Amino acid sequence: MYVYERPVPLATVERLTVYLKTLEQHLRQGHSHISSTSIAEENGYTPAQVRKDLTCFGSFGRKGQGYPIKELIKHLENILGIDQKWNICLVGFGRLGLTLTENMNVFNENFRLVAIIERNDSRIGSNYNDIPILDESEMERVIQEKKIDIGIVAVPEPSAENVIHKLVKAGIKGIINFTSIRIPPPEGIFINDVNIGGHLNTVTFYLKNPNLKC
Amino acid sequence: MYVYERPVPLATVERLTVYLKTLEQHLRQGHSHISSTSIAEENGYTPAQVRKDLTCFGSFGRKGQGYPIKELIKHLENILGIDQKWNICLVGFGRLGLTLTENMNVFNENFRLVAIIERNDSRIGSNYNDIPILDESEMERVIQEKKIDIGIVAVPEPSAENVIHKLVKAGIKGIINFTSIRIPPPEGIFINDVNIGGHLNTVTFYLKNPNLKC
DNA sequence: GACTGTGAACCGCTTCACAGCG
DNA sequence: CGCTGTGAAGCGGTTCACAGTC
Repeated sequence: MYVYERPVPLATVERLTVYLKTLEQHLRQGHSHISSTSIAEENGYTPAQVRKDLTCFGSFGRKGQGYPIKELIKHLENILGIDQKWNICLVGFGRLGLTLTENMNVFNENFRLVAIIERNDSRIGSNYNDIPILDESEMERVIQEKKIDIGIVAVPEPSAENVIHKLVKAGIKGIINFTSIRIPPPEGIFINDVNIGGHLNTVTFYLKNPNLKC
Repeated sequence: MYVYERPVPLATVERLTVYLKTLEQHLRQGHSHISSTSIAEENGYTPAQVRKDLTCFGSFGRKGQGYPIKELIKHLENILGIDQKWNICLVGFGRLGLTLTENMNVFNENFRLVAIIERNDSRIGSNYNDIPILDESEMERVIQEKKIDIGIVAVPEPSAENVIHKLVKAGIKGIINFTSIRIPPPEGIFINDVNIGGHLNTVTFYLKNPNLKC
């Protein structure tokens, strides 16, 4: 693992995933190189931003020509950790969790759903697409035995706090939290809050105050 | 409509939705007042942050006592625009769009899903929970006739760009975009990109580089 | 004494501008 | 000449610290 000297802004990481999409598209179109200006224009960023983001991780471009697309894709996949497999578990086997998880698997072959965890549910003990549905009491065991890195939390709101604490105690390293409950992340754990409901309120705020820019 | 003098950070608006949740919870517990410190501690913010966020919109607290919960909820609902009705359309009638839309409290009093738009689908012409399923060609008509404010984009990626441009042309004001395609928002339109796939990559990045803080 | 409201300081991300290189 | 890489400047959001008030 390469240790970056400077802290990398969260915003930079999020943009890298956007750049990757753009690169893949250009690769499909048969291009070999791309400039920071092209990447920026297609996504509404500035060229300087694109270059600064990339140079957090190395010098991938050639002066006068731009960035070699195929090479840069490889670098970004390595940086973002999508050149390796990650085991994930879904906590909360409702429609939201299932739909989200399946959709994330569609996006990438590097994520493997290896356990589903529920509570008070008749489906516990059976399988879903060969993935075992387990009771919450087995969370710690399965996370350690199957070396699960990431937990996806999609339980009803009242259970969310409890479930997140249990995941942390069970040794999970990363959490994607689809409830609107926010738990300050403990040292060494990365929690990514999605809060789908909150997005609607952000939109209505800006609709109500159209004079405010972004 | 009240015009705020200073620009309001997007981050502030997102935190307001979190504060609102906390306030509702404390109200249910029978409390009448709450301090910025309590709000902050429960969500992993700093007390100064909470106060600064709130004073963007007025002085709602009492020195020595904190904020009157019931009153502050009313204010926040007004600020966030959830004290009025908003008409919404869903574009893309797949499982993802339907699940997300239903999960965004779209079926509560403030948000009304009034149209579903699809393309090349046998369900066009029928209803879903009394909501008409229409062909894409009727998008502009229905958005104007039903005064639709917000469009939720949950179509397959290849159609996303086209659909977003059509929504803008049809006069939509706000978009929540669940695809990973990014379109620089035109003047006066607010696009909120959710990009669920990107969240996974953010998590794996930080798992791969645990030495990096946030 | 407790807690808000707020100018000032701080910090970190973004943008600028240009040197360097193919 | 074109485009990257980068120190420096700019800017905006966060934190600090304290005056003000109940």
